[in-house]
This record gives sequence, C-alpha cells and structure tokens, in this order.
Amino acid sequence: MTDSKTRRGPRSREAILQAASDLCGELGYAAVTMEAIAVRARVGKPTLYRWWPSKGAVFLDVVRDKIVEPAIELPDTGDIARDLRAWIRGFAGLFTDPHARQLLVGLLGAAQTDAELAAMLREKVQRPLQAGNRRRIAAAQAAGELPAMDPVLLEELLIGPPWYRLLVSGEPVTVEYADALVDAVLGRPPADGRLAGG
Amino acid sequence: MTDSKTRRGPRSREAILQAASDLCGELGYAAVTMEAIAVRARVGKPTLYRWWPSKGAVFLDVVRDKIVEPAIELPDTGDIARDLRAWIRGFAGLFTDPHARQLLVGLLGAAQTDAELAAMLREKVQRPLQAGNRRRIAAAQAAGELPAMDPVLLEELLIGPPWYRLLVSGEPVTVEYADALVDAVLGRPPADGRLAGG
DNA sequence: ATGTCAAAACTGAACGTTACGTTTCGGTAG
DNA sequence: CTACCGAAACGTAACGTTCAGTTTTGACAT
Repeated sequence: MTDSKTRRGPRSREAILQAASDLCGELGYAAVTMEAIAVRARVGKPTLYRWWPSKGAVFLDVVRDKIVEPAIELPDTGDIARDLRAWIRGFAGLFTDPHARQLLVGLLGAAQTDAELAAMLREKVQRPLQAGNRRRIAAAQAAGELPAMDPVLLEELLIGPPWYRLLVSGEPVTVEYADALVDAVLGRPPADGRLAGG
Repeated sequence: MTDSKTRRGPRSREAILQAASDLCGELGYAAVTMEAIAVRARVGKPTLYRWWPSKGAVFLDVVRDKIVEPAIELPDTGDIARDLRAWIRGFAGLFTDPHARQLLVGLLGAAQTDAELAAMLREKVQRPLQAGNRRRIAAAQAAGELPAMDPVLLEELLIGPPWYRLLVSGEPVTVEYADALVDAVLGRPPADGRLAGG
C-alpha cells in the first residue's frame, strides 16, 4: 500500500538534506526552521512537507545518510577486542565532531518530545544495526572471548556511557575514554596500571 | 550579590510548579505552554517570566523539587554492593514511573537544544550529587570492595546504561535490569546462572 | 496595637513577532 | 493539455513584552 515501484522520491532530496545539514552547522539545530530549509534548497514548502512531516524527520534522514551508516557498525575482523575498540572509538569520533554532535544531540532531543520521530529513529537507524551487533557479541561470548552475560547488557555497558556523556553529563567522549571503557568491560586492568591492586 | 535578605521569591512558587507538573501529566511535556502554566496557577504571564526564563527552567525546578532530590542519591549503609543496588534501583523506579519519565525525558530533551538550560541542569542537579557519589565509590575501591578503575568510569558504567535506555533505546528499565547491571559491574555471575559456562 | 501610606509586585489583557502547516496562484516541462 | 512545482499568502498558535489597574507588603505615625 504505502508505495512500491512507481513512487518517485522527492526530486531534490539531496539538496534538501544538504541544506538542512548546512543550516544546522551554521545556526545550530534549534534555530533551523522548515522555512529556512525550503528556501536554502530552492524548494517549495509544500514539497518539503510532502515528503517529511517535520523538521525532525528531515534530520533523521540527514543523520542516517551522512552520519550513522558510515560510522557506527561493529566491525568483524575476527579479533573481538580490536573490533569493540574500533566500534566505541567510532562513537567517540562521532560524539566529538562538532557538526555530527549538533545533529545527533538535536535529533535525539527532538525525539524526546515527538513519539512519532522516536519510533522512526528506532526503526530506521537503531534496529538495523542492533541485530548484527548482538549476534557478533553473542558469538564471541560463545567462543569464550567475552565475559558471560546477557549480550544486550554487554552492548549497553559499552555504548551506554558514551551516550550518557553526550546527552546528560556533557563530558567529552575522547578516544582515551573509549579505550578505557572497552578495557573495563573486558575486565582488563587500567592501561596505566593505576589502582592495579584493587 | 544576587540577593540576600529581604528578597522575596515568587509568591506562588508552589502553585506554579504544581501546575506545570500536573499539566505535564495531563498533556505531555511538549504540549505544555507557559501560557497554560500561568492560567492553571492563577498567575500572570509576566510573573512567570519574571522568575523563570523558559518552560525548561520551570521544569528544572519541578524535577529538582519533586523527583531528583528525594530519589537519586547513593546511600551509605556501609555495604557498598547493597548501596549500589539500591541506588540503581532508584533510577529504575524513576525511569519506570510514567509521570517522572515524562518530566525527565522532556526536560532532558529541551536541554539538548538550550545550552542555558543544560548548564543549569548540570549545576543545580547533577553536580551536587556527583561529588558525594564519587567519593563514596572511591572509598569503597580503596577498601577493595569494588573493581579498580577510574571512579568516574565506574559510576558511568552503572548509570550510563539506564540513561541510554531512557533517552535512546526506549527499552524499559526494570528492577531486574538494575540488579543485573550492578552484578555485571561488580563482576558477579548472572543471578540466574544463565550463560555461566561462557 | 492600630491606622495610614507609598512602593513593590501582582493579575489580566492586549500587542507585535515568529514559525507553523495549509491553500492558492502562476509558470513550466513533458 | 495536463500535471507538477515553486513562490507567495493565509490562518493559527505560542512566544515574550508592555500596559493599565489592583492587591499586598512593610514602615511609620498615632
């Protein structure tokens, strides 16, 4: 029903997403309006609303296309420790880049008061990544390479703290933090040997 | 400097915070407006803006008075494992209660696009709690009761995942989840013995 | 203690502004 | 000719401020 073949997407999808992304970099997420996106993209407002029901929906696609898909997937080189480290470092890089940070924080903030948007965010961005990640973690656990616990919990021990820093505490998510986090969850001693006797 | 003795606060602070809290429960955070708060509290709009610069600022005080202070402090009974469990269970209870959830999620969402509000949130709510918690964790580590790692990281391993569930994944934060989380961070085996073989 | 008074702060209404989401109109391309 | 699209205009809603007119407050005089 929704649409299958002959449906043509918005003619200037790229221009619109680029305009939104640029405006967010220039003004910050909150100050971007649908009107401004339309003007910048040389598109009529009705066209914009035809394909995206809200500003949040536009930025959902911006984030999906330009941010998440290239950057946030648990790799699989066979060495789980290395892969987890690379994965969490990916979050760190994303959460540190000012532009990506603006986009993510603004979008997540909007999703907190827009259930529609939150649902789309989970379905279109989160869920597709989740399945693969958890399978990979469970396999490594079965091979005895990771601590035995609910794979979901293990995943959240790794990505929860960076998200917490991004959305709650505002502390920076550095590469060093990412590495310390992975080491802690893998049960390794702190890299600098501090408190080794505990 | 700000004011010392004869400064009188808003005459009907209680009525205003109560009105905001009630409206949030009835309509959801996003649908609450400053106008509606003023009407409900039988207060003029100028008075409202006189004491709170924005809707977010009002809800910051709501959350601080009614939610956070009574519920989110790491207790100190001498048994650190028990205390951590009670602490994280407190988060679970808060994140599960629909009213508290509305308030917290709405406020945090607004803080993502309002730097002023985010700063107040950290200063007035987060920072006061943080210091005590970290001291308590560090002391327990010194006594060998907790794994040796940066106390900040240990704290974030415990509260990061619940916040992640609240603000990102939307998964429920149950008491069982809280307990499993504490057990995992303390290095205990899963309570139900599942996956015990690794 | 009680009555009086000026200053402060309040309520309620109205205002201009801004962005929303929709509708209408005129031009263009197939 | 027809269908679509950009531009402009529209009504709605909430913003944050301004303006009377009224009530509360604390000080002082009786």
